[in-house]
Amino acid sequence: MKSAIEKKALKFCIENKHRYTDPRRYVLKIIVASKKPIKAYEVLEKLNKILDNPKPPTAYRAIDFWHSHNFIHRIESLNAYKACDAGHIHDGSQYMICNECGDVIESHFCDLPEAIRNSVEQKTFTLTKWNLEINGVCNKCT
Amino acid sequence: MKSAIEKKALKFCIENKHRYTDPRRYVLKIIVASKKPIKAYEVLEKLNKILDNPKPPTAYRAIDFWHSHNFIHRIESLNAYKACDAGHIHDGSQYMICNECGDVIESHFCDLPEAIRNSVEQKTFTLTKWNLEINGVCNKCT
DNA sequence: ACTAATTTGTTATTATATTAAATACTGCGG
DNA sequence: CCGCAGTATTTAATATAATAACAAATTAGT
Repeated sequence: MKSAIEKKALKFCIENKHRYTDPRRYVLKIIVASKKPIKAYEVLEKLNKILDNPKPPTAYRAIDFWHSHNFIHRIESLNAYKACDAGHIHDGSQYMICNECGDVIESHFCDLPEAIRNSVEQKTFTLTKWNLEINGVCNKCT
Repeated sequence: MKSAIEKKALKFCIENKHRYTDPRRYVLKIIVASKKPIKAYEVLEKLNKILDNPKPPTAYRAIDFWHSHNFIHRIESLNAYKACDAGHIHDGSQYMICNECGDVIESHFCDLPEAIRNSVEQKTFTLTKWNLEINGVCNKCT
C-alpha cells in the first residue's frame, strides 16, 4: 500500500530517470510512516528489519536523495527528517515543534513574509533557501 | 583586553553569582574572537593552546553556560556558535548564511513578524522560541 | 574550618555523519 | 545479446558532535 507521497515519488523517479531502488523505496516508506520526525539511525534501525544488515551510508544516501528532491525535510534542531506532502516545491519551510509531546507541525508558507524578505534584500543578500523552526507548546498539550 | 561582550559577561556573572572561571572566560573569548560561527571542536582546539589538555566536556559546558544565558547563539544548520551582542534578550534569532564565503550575518528582529506570529497562534500554538536560518549569497560574494 | 552548592577534570561512551574504494545494476547503442 | 557508460550500492573505516558518570576541586556562607 503506497501513500500519496510514495506514489508521487515513484512518478518523479520515472519521469526524471532516477532509480526507485529498494533502499530509496524503503527509506521513504519509513519516513512517511513516522508520525514524528525520525532520526537517521532510527531509519537505519527500521531498515534493518527489511534489508540485510544495512550500514549508515545506505540510510544517509537515500535520505539525501529524497531530501535533495524535496520529498523530505530536515529539522535542523532535532537532527531529524520528516516527509513533506506539499504539492509544490518550496525553498523555505517552517516548523512548530512542541516542547511537550515532540510533535512537529509544518506550515506551508510559500514565501518568506515580506517584512523579512525586505530586510534580507536590503542587505543585498540573495536568498536561496530558508528554514524557520519555532518552539512552543501545541494545543493538545496546553 | 576585553570586548564589550566579555565585560557584559563578567558583570552578568558577578550580579548573578555565577563564577567567571577560566574555561568560561576563555571559551567566550574564543567565540567572540571568531568572525565566523565556530564549532565546538574548534573551540576546544583553541582552548588547548591556553588550558592544559582540555576535554570535550570542558568546552561544551562553557558553551552551554553562555548559550543558556544568551551570550552566544547556536546556528543549528552549521553546528556552530556565534557571540550575540544584542543589548537585550530575544527569544528568536535570524541568520543569513552565505553559501560562498560562509559568513553569517545576524539580524535582530525582536519579534517574529506578524504574518507568522498570527499563523502560529491561529493553530493555538504557544510560542517560546524561534530560529530562522536563511541561505543565500551575500553582497561581497555576488 | 565545616558544609553545601557549584564547577571542573577525567575516562569512557554514544550519537551523528562522511569518505573511499570496490562492486553491482540499468539503460542504451551497436 | 554484448559491452559500455552512468548511476547506485556495499563495505569497512573514520570523522565529527555530544553526553554520561563519578571523582576531585573550588567557592560562598556559616
